[in-house]
Amino acid sequence: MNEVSIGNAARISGVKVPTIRFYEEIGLLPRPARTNANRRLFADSDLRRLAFIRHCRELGFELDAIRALLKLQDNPKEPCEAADAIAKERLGEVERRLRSLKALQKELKRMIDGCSHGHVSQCRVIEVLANHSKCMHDNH
Amino acid sequence: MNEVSIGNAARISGVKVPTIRFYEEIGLLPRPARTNANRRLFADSDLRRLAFIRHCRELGFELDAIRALLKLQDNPKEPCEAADAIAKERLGEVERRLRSLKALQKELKRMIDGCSHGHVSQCRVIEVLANHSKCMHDNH
DNA sequence: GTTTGCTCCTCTAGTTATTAGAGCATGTAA
DNA sequence: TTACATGCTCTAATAACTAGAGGAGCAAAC
Repeated sequence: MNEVSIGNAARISGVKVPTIRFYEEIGLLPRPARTNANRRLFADSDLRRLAFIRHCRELGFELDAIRALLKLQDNPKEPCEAADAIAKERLGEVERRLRSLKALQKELKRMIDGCSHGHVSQCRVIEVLANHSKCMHDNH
Repeated sequence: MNEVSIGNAARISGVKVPTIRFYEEIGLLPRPARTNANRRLFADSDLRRLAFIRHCRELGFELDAIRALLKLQDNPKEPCEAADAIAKERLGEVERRLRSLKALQKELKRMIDGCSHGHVSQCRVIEVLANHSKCMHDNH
């Protein structure tokens, strides 16, 4: 079980050094062993856990959701409905964001097209944003 | 110019009461008039400004970008290239986010489809998150 | 053998955009 | 007049880090 320093753990896992310490502090990562000189030594299991966390973060999971997933991972006899539910919730959120970002993209494009490159008084960028009734997407 | 209380301003603009006070504090909103009893009175122009800010926030603009837009709005003799540039920058950001959210949506769907609703030990949701090699999108 | 430079340690404070709460004053309706 | 809502200021919390101060340890070059 080759143990590595925090810098190497960071390089291997892709999680930055201060972030690793932060994860330890908030209990997402178990407190690692230390050298005589009080330096952290990370085992393979820690590196896997870090990779898991990083991957989850990339997918937009919040730390609380990740904490829940890790708890499930730590006792694998549990039924997986909870993990499924967390992923589904994520998916719902992602799809909501996708919808509003698409509306936004449309509006920004329209704004940029509409801008006659004159002065602000005729510039639709501000007009559209200031005047709610000119807004194209209807979810608000 | 009918003036309204902060609560009504919140109801009309859709910006929450503490948030309105916060915007005032950071100088995004001018200090409003006060009653004898030291209560804020918001004029129509304030309400429009709040709607503008809220709308910008919904569109994903950061407060600094909004501050820049408001500054342009406040002196409309300026050319609108700056506002145009801000909108274009935003559009780029939005399109980047759209791309990564779409990839994410795909992966989450795959994870959820793969979940056999058994125990955590066979749950693909966790498995996929733990095992990088099973990850479909290749941007990391 | 010591100096250079990198990595590590802890601790505190900063970031963004709010939100929450304490403790008190004021306005409105029954 | 007695509730109860709404307002005020101030401080502190939230998420998820990031940055910096001030100091110690380690490896290699000179």
